[in-house]
Amino acid sequence: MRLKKILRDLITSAVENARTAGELTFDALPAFEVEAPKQAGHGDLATNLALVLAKPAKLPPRKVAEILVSRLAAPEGMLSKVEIAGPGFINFFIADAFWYLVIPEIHALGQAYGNSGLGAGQKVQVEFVSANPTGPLHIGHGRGAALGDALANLLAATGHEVVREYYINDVGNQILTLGKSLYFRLRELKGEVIEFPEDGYQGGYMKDLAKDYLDQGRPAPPSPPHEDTLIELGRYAGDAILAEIKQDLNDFGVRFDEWFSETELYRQGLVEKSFELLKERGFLFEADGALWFKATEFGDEKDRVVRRSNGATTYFASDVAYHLLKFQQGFDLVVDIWGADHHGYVPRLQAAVQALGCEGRLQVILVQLVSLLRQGEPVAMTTRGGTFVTLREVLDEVGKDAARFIFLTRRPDAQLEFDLELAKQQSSENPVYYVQYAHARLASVLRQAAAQAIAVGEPDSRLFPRLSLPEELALLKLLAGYPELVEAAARNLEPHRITYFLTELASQLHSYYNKHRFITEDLELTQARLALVSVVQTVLAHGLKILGVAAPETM
RNA sequence: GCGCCUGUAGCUCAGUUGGACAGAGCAACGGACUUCUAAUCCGUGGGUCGCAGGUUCGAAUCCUGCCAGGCGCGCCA
Repeated sequence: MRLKKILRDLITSAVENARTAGELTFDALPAFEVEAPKQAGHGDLATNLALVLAKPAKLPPRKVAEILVSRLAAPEGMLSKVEIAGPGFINFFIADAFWYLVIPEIHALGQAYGNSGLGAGQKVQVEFVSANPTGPLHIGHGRGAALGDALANLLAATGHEVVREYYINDVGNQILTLGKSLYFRLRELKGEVIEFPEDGYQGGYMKDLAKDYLDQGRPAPPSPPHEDTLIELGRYAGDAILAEIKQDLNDFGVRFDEWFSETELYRQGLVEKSFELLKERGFLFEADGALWFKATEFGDEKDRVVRRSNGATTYFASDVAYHLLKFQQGFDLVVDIWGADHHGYVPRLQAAVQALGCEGRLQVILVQLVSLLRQGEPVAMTTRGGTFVTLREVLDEVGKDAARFIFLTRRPDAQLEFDLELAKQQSSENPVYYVQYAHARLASVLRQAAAQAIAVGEPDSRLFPRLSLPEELALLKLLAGYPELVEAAARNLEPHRITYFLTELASQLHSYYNKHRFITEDLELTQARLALVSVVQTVLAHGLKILGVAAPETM
């Protein structure tokens, strides 16, 4: 049910009719809103059209409102009351009978209710996590993972064709650094004391890796090592770490369609190709022996090197080529989810995207850092130094569903404080259980009904008028607004709106449950109520699925 | 110094793209389980929306300037 749209159309024709009749004169119809007022007494939906139209029409707002109301041609039985209020708002009260229509609609659509064709024909890539395979995923990656996965689910639900991608940075000297770090640990296990490599990865996971390496019966590398040996060790370490990353993500309920390796860009000659393209367009120049991209042409604060004077291409060059490839693959929209510490990088990449002629097709979402607390004390997190809390630890301590829900209860651009002890402590009172409990509770009720041989089949519209309690109407209204909420969340790339909706829906459900029985002596009343709560359960499951959180049958 | 993000109840956070008396969870206090799952419900207390101006019929939301916190400013990745 797209109530806002229906009403908006009605209002638009009312204003056009008034104009045709000469009651209102204005040039262009100004933008106006049709929204649910915060105040319950102000109706189900309200519009500010009379307010914004007052000036162009040169009439007092309330007068404009009167004209609009007189021209309104709503279908029979849809509106129970229309009133002009305050400075000139028009408040619409929807008739109960109209809300009932949502029950058979959800019943018929099932898990398709909430889906839409909003993004039909739109190909979207969501690239997220993309952590370098130099260490285990930490809690910050977890936030990006939860967001990216939920966003991809959301876009898929709204009809977009979605590809989830993980970009693996496996070019450059980090492989060598990784190799040196592993080499150090191997020698150490052999009882040697050598100097720890500069910039080496100190995390304990490197020790474990070295131990595994030897346990597999591999010989310890020679001393001193060849560079080839170090690179080989680096590859070994990188592969092993990537395998763990994949495992962690899998256990976090996150899946990817593509694991794209940076090496592939070079194998396909895409970096050179992107250079040629930029050169043709006149956005490359040479200076100080290096090759530069004219990022300043597009508002970046300085020009950027793409090929260093030593001949090596930069990380940025890879990224330009990578994004060229994305657009060549036909994506209408590419979403990159990055940690906020990379924000300074956004203008140069957007500049490159513009230079490639794809302006507006890249959207970068910056996920602010997760500052981790343990019993109120901040925990510093660096991969290199080796002090961090891993995603694995969070998974083990607070669980997948609770962790995902916590991440998805915040806007990405706000910093998040995650207190491990608190998250564990509160795990039984965590909001995620509140929503899941609502789902499980309904499952239980429906099981009871089945056990008593009460049929919860096709909803019988004749019984709906039995649903006249305020709690029942509140639920119906929430359900009716769900598809439009999903669309708004998708348009704004904000999965957290789903989280808040679910909490609200669960709240109404619990309240209803505690005040009234669903299975009663009155069979017709029972059937009407079961029809309602059954579709509540359907929508809870749909929303939880978008978030990637389980919808349990029992708890 | 410059740039990006943030500043809303004791704490953690929402706030429908500028609307009508500012919301939730946790924490505090007081109540509700012989009844479909009490991981629940009902009630009470708690906010100059960082500060100061401006735009507007109307501002937590937009603009400007301060203040505070976080992050970033390589021919690193």
